[in-house]
Amino acid sequence: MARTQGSHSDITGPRIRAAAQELFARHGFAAVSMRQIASHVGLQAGALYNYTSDKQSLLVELMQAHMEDLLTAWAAEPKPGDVMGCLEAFVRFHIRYNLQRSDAVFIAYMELRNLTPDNFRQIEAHRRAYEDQLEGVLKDGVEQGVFDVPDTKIAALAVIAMLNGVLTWYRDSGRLSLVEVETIYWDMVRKAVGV
Amino acid sequence: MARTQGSHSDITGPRIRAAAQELFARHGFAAVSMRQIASHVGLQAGALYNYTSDKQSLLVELMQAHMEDLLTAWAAEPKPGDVMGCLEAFVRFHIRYNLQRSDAVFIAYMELRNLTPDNFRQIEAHRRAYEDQLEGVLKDGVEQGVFDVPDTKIAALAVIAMLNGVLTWYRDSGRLSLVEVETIYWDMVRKAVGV
DNA sequence: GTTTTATCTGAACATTTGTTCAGTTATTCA
DNA sequence: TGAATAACTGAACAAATGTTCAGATAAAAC
Repeated sequence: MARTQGSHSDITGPRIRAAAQELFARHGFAAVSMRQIASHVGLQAGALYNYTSDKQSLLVELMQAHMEDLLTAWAAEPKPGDVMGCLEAFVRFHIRYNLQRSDAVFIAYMELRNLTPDNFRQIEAHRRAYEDQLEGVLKDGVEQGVFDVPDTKIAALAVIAMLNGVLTWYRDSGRLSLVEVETIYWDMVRKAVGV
Repeated sequence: MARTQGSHSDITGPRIRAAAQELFARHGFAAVSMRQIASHVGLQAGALYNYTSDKQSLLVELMQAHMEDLLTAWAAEPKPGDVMGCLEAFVRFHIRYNLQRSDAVFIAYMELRNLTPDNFRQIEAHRRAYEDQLEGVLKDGVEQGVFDVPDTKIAALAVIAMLNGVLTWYRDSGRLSLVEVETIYWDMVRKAVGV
């Protein structure tokens, strides 16, 4: 048999990407087979090739979509007029946004080595663009005398690394709410870069 | 032919582990084959099984050795009498030690998902023991009124995550020396947890 | 109601995988 | 010198891999 019921093209594609994202995040790109992905969607492996040219493309598309969504979401985030408020907005946005798509974040950080050089450069450029957003806030703050860091680039990387750490331990069922976690990290970031 | 010259058992073992560590760190455990490891040492794949029972054991032994070395090295580190000095010692030690074995650190953080449950628990216990070392310093500091953090456990995780970020960008040939990097991070950590 | 098309199956392909093991050689021990 | 052993080769194994494609079937178009 073939098509079991209705037209599936517009729903099968997203389901494949969702299954791939979950499996890549859990087991790693190299450890997941096309047959496993297909099985999660209820397909045979061959059917995947109606939606992707090969396995690597599946990974690249997930990473690209994630990075672009991240940049778009931050651009759409309302920003206070003062740098201190901007930094707080970034911290809370980053924690909240990344926790809600931890699978995509894990992949974007762990599977860079499975990309071809071209694809790597593209994803890396996106990441740098995001880091530049934070560094811009820090630079403004330093100029205004609100922040004090010896190196805004390193400070930006340090802050992002610290915030990403939340992903390794946060659970929805844990003792702290999302907002409480945000506030704890915001306190530490504010003090770390403050005058 | 077989043995080409001299007795190799005591030198081949370490060379295999070194090759495995480098390849696992660069391409990921699942993406590296036993034949690649053997080829890096100048052996056939079958010869590896004189030194390891299987591929997973090779990974576990690397991770265990790394975590135990880390705990031993920190235990041997001289510690000042005051908590502030202790925290500084931890920050500088962590950056320096981890940068000097970035391959082992990468593996210990990225390949946890390739471990069997038993092995995972063992490595995780080691990691927690290391985190507890830092949390102990923070707790003492809070009691003495030298530090101010709402949650010592989260603060410890945040500090370690921030320090680990160095691994993703530091290069020996970069514009900053190791000591300069240590100092920049120590400044941020000190302010982040300070009163 | 017939033809066309989108969607999927199922089998096949050449490679590669981890692992085993009988045999081979260089070294060590008696 | 001869026997024993440590260290390795090279071939083999079944299983799994990414990918292709002819054919089957349901839905859509006419």
